[in-house]
Amino acid sequence: MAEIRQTEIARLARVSQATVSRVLNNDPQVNEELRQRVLAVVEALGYVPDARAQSLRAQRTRLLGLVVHRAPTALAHDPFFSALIASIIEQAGKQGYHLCVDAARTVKGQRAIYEELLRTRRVDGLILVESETRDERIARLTAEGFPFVLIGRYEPEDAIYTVDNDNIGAARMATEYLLQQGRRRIAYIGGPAGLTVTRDRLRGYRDALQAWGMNYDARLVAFGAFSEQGGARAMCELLSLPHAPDAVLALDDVLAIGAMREAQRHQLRIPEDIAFIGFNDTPLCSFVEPSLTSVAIDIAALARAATQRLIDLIEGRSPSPRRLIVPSRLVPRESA
Amino acid sequence: MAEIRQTEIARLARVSQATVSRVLNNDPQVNEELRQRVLAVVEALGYVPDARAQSLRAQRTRLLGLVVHRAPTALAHDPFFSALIASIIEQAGKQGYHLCVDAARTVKGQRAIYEELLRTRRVDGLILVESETRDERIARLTAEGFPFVLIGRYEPEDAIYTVDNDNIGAARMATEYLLQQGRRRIAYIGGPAGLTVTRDRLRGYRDALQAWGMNYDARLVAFGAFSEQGGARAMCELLSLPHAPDAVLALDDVLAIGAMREAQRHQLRIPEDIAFIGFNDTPLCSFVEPSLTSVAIDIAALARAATQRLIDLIEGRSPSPRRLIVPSRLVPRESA
DNA sequence: TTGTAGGCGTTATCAG
DNA sequence: CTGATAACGCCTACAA
Repeated sequence: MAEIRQTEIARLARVSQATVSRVLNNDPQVNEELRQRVLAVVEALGYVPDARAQSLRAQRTRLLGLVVHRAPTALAHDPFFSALIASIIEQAGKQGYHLCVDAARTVKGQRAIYEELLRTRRVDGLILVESETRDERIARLTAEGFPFVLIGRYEPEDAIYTVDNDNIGAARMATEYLLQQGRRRIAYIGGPAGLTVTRDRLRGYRDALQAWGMNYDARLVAFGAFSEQGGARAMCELLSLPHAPDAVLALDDVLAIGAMREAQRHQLRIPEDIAFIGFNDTPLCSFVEPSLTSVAIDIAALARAATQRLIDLIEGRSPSPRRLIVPSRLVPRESA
Repeated sequence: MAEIRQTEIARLARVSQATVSRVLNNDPQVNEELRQRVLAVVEALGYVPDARAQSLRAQRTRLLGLVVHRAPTALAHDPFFSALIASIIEQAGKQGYHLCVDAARTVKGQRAIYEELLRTRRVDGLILVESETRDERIARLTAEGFPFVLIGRYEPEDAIYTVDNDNIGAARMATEYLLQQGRRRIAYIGGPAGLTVTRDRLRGYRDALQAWGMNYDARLVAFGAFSEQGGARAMCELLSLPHAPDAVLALDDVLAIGAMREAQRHQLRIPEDIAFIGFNDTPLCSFVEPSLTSVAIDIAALARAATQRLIDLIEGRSPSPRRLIVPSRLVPRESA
C-alpha cells in the first residue's frame, strides 16, 4: 500500500495540496464543494496526517514526558506508578496528547535522559515526580523555559507549577490518629532522606508530636529505600532500640508492609503491640494480613491535575495558582 | 536562551551546515581539524539534534508504541503492566528508543488509537498484548506491513512475530500439580472468553485432565473480567454447584485472589477445603493470606524479547523463529 | 476563495 | 574532502 500524502489527495480531488491542508484544518474559507471533494477522497483513502511532519512544522509533538526514578524492578512492584501512568494517559488522551514514559535508573542516566528529552524536543513538556530539595532538573528546566509540572513540593513555592498532596497535613493527621489511640512511642520511616516528600511528612509528624506536647526523639526516625526490604531494614533498626516503638508511620505502603513483616518476625502482635500506617492506599493494603491502615493519596486526581496544567502551559495558558493541593484522607484498617 | 540549530553551529565553527551534520553522524570523511572545531562548538553549546526534524527526515521516530487494553483503574491495580512497561523501557532505552504508552478503554477507542498510531506514523512499531482469536488489529497491521510484535499467541503461528509463555504447558503443569495433591474437582477461572490466553490455558487444563483419565466438566469452567470482583463472581457461581470444586486454577493472580476471598467468605479453609493457583507471580501473591501459589510468568524476559524483536523488525532485520517461547515455572506457596 | 511558494531542521546527493 | 542544494510532509503567508 502506497503511502498517502496530501499531494496525493490533492491530485485525486483536483485541488491544490494547500487546499487539502485547509480542509483538514477546518479553514472556514474553503468552498463547500471543494471541501466535500477533498473529504470524500480523504475518507476513501483513510488519510491521516503524518505526525512527524506536523511535529516539525508546528514545533510540537503532542507528546508529554514522564520520567520515573526507579529501577524497573522497583517500578514493577509499586502500584503508585501504574496508577499515575494510567491517569495521565487518560487525561492526556482527551486532548490529543500521548505519553512517553522513560525510566532513569542511575543518577547520571537521569541527567542524560532529561537532557535528551529537553534538547531534542521530543516531548512538549514534562511531568516530574519525586523532587529533591535542591533539584538540578528543575533549575535546568526553568532556565530553559521548558514546560513542566512537578508532582510534589518545591521551594520557593511560587517559582514553578506544582500539584501535590498536603503531605505535611496528612502526616500530621495520621500521627495524631495514632496519638489519639494512646500510642506514645511513634516511629517514622521515610524514603531516601533527600526527597521533599520524606522531609514534608517528617515535618507533619513532628508538628503532631509538638502539638501534643511530646518530645521528638531522633532515634525513632529511620530512612529506607523504596522497597519491602528497605522497610524491613529500617524496622530492624527501630526494634533494636532500648525502648521499642509502639507505632510506625511509614512513607509508603510498601515500606510499611516491609516494616510490618519484620515486626511479625519479631513476634510482635499488630496492632496490639505495635500499629502501622502507610501511605498511598494501594491495593496491597487490603491484601496484607493484617490489612494496612493507609493515607489515601488521590493519585488519579494528582495525575489529572498535573496533566491538565502541563497541557495548559504548553498551549500558552497560565494556570493559577502555581501550587495546587489535592486533599488526602486516612483509610483505617486493621493495622492501626 | 536561543534555540540552537546546525546552522548556528556551522556559523560559529566556520564551516557549512552540511559539515556539521556529517560530524554529528560520524562521517569518516571529514577532516580531523574541522571535526574538532565543530565538536568543540557542539560541546560548548550543548547542542543536540532536534528529534522532530530527524523523525521527518529519517521517516522514523525511534518511538515504540504499547497499547494497553484495560481501563485506567484496572491498570492501576494490575502489577503485570508496571512490570511490562518497566522492562520495555529498559530494553528500548539501551538502543535509543523510547516508549509511548496508550490506553484504549472502549472497543471503538481501540480501533481509533491503533488507526492513529499506525497512520500518523507517530511510532515506528507496536507491541500488542492480549490478542483475541480473530484480531482485527493484527489483520490491519499485517496488511499495512507495519512492524509489530505480539506478546501472546496467534494462528497461524508463523504468520506474525510473537513472544509468549508456554501457556498450554504451564496450565497443564499447574493442573497436574493439583492432581498430584489429590484434588479431583478442579475448576478453571478464565478471563474474557475471547482471549487467546484464556483459551490456551483452558486447553492445558483439559490436557492435564485427559492425561489423568478424568472427565472434563464444563460446569467447572467460569470466566470473569480482569478484577478481584470478576474472580469473586466466578467463584460464587462455582460454589453454587451441587458438587463444589476442591481446587481452582485462575487466569491471573487478581482473579485468583478475588476467588479466594469469596471462598473465605463461604467459610472454606484454604488449602484444606479448596486450593488456589494463580498466574503471574505478582508481588500480591506473598502479601495475601494465605499466600498464593502462582505460575511465574517471566514478564521481564517477555518484554525484553518482544522489544528486541520489534526493534530488529523496525531496523530491517528478520528475527527467527517467528514464534519465541519464554518458559515459566510454578512458585508454590500456602494456597496449594 | 484558491494556488504558489517558503520554511520547520535534518540528512543525503551532487558537484567542485 | 567540503559546500550548495534538494527533499521529508505539512502549514501558512502572500499573491492572484
